[in-house]
Amino acid sequence: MAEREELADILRGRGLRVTPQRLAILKYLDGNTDHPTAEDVYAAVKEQHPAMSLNTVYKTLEAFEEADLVWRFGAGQKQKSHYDPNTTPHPHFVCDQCGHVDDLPADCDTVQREAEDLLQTDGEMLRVEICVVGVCDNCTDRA
Amino acid sequence: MAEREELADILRGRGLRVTPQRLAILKYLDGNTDHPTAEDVYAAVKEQHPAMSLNTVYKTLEAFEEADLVWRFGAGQKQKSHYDPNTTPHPHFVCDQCGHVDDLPADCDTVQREAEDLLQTDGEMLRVEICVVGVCDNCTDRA
DNA sequence: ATCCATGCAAAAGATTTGCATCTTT
DNA sequence: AAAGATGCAAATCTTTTGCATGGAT
Repeated sequence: MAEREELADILRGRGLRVTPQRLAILKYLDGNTDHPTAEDVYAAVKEQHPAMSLNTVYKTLEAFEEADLVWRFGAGQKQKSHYDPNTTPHPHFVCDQCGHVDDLPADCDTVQREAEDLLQTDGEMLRVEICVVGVCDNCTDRA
Repeated sequence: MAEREELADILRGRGLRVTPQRLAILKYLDGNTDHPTAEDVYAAVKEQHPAMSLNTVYKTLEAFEEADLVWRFGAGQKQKSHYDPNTTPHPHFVCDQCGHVDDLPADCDTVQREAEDLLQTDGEMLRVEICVVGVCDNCTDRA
């Protein structure tokens, strides 16, 4: 759990201005493994910052994404974006029914390397998103 | 390129009713490697079937998806769904700038197996979506 | 003082839903 | 005849844009 001043330094280090809103969003995201949507972030952060607007959350997450502080990804075929402060390559498990996202403790190096090899002729690689779609235990039990 | 009667048989075989609209959409999708969006399908099919509605395209694609005739996936962070009649596990390359989707001739077996192993405790696996995000040659040249 | 972030409202884009009417089976 | 598909319109949901104000550098 980073201190307020540490969080501010993270922002400064990426060339981002420091504002209370950004600090609050970064604090919520720091170490978070819930893969929240923009709406999730909004709901969580609004408790401390009632004046926060959803739009600011979107703008801030966009800035964070460009600064590589978070990764944005679409989970399954659902049309919501999720945000992940863990920018180390790792696969996700997405439940097809409830949309819940989990990290998978898998080794991505093989795929990562394979993809790099393949792309020598196909363009420049930015990242590999691996999304294992299935049905989570909760939803299996409920069926 | 399958004949009209073959296409009808494919539909019947999956328990789907045969209609001119479904035949047209299936025909367009058959062997298609363009990863079209619903809008793309609509535009293409409308030439022969001017009365076709976008809604029917959505409904039909949904039915096809449930019948495992196509896979639906979100490309990158764009909020559009793409449809792929190739339901054999294979990775996609998505251009971060223009959104263009290509198939990658990669071997997915390793990831596939890895994912299966991992999920023994985490739920039931349906499919693995591998999406290599990057910048395609076109967009690289343009920069 | 300048540049950028914020908040509000409206807009845009993709997909879904409700419903009446036709088609398949 | 019954069940399901189609087309149209309206609704929904997520995300983006425009613009005036306020805050950070």
